[in-house]
Amino acid sequence: MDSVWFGKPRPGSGQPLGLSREVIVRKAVEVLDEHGLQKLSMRKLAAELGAAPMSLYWHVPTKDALIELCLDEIYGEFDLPAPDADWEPALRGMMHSLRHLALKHPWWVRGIGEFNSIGPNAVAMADSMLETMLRAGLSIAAAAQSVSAVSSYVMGHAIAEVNFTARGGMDAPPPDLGKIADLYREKHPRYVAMLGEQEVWSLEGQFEFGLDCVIDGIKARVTALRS
Amino acid sequence: MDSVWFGKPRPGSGQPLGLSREVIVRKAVEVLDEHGLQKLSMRKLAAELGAAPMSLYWHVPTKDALIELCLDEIYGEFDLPAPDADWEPALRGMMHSLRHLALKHPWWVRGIGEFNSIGPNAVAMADSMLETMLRAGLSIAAAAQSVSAVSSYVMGHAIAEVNFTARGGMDAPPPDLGKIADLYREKHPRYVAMLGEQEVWSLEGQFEFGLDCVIDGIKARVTALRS
DNA sequence: GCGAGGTCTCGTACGCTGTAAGGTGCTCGT
DNA sequence: ACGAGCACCTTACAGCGTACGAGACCTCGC
Repeated sequence: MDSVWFGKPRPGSGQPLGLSREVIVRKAVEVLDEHGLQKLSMRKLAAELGAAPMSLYWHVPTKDALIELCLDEIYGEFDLPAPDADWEPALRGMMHSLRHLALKHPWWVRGIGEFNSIGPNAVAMADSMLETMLRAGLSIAAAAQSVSAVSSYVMGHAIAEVNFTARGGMDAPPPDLGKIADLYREKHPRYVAMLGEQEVWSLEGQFEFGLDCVIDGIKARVTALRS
Repeated sequence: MDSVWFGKPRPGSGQPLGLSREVIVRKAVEVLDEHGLQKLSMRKLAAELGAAPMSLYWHVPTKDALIELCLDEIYGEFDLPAPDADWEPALRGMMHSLRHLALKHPWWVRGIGEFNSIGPNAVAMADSMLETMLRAGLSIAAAAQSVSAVSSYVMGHAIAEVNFTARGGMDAPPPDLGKIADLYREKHPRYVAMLGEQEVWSLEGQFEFGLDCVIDGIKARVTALRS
């Protein structure tokens, strides 16, 4: 059957499709947001783009490279602070932005641990954080350590959050919360008691508590190192 | 050829091998330590055990379940603190132990983000941390938040460390450090300047700096909440 | 006009993966 | 002696990343 093909060229013929590195990355991020890292496959991605699987490999050398591009794409959503803001609100804002990215793109936090983060957007973010702490009066080394400290905390917490909500949040069904409690009640009563506390389940509050702790510690060092 | 088979029963016949959940998990951890999460396959694991691939499925329902067992196995290596230790040194010790586990088993930190951590050993660890902070005089909720704060930091930092050393550490070869510097020198001079600082590359020192920050913050809250 | 070369897309194929379904023989209780 | 159940195996399937090479198309130099 040699029927007419409307709109874009027919997949299956060698016609020029609208593929490009950016288009592929964008669609990949879309798929990742919806289905997660494990379920992304070159074949399905190609299908979503109306292309044959191997067509992607002209624009992207390998799947891992594509994922690195996707990771950096998310770094690009990071909110840079106003260049004249005070260091503390600027730092807080950046950390909230970081957490926001993580919760919006759960696959992103998990992926960061397995791939390089030296793409342009990742570096721009790191540079911006660094600059903020330099403006606070720290040396380069002290600024780098401070940035590492806060962002390590934020990423660690984000991973825990993402993992938690991925399993159903506070109304976790599969191995019901009650069953866990029963399992460990006698051996680890404090743990079980914690599961019953309301405040514990406020991820927002928990995040803020830890962030305050780290920033307090840094603040003390900023004033000490600056004098 | 029907030659003799020495020692253990020949794989390929239905003879009873020494398989068991524990044996499989132990070997899996061995493989994971050596080759990482991505390279672990049921087939290779079975081969290492001298068994057919599908034999493992008698003892373990699925690969993901096996990985969860492996993760909890590592939690089992965690050093519990002496039950009468002061809270601060106890907490510090536990955090060092946690970091030690992460550096020893890089696949572990990465895996934690994708799987449940409610195995017996993981819960024992959490319970022990919780108990330490309760002994410091905190409420259950405050203790839980404190534990979440420090361990989030430690895990976040551990991921960064593992990722960093996996790429060759400070003598990173593939996209040479110099090339990265050249690439970003004009756009992000502060970032490049940081790469040249010696102190920045001391992971140990960096870890300790951040840990001090978080614990300082917690200490302030402990004394405030206790009074 | 016409061939050369570059750019993009595709078909085929290989070796790998997790695991569902269904055997096979051993060991034991009766 | 014989069925039950346990431990292990074979076979098979659907899916994966991607190496390789074959076109189709566009843009040049001539």
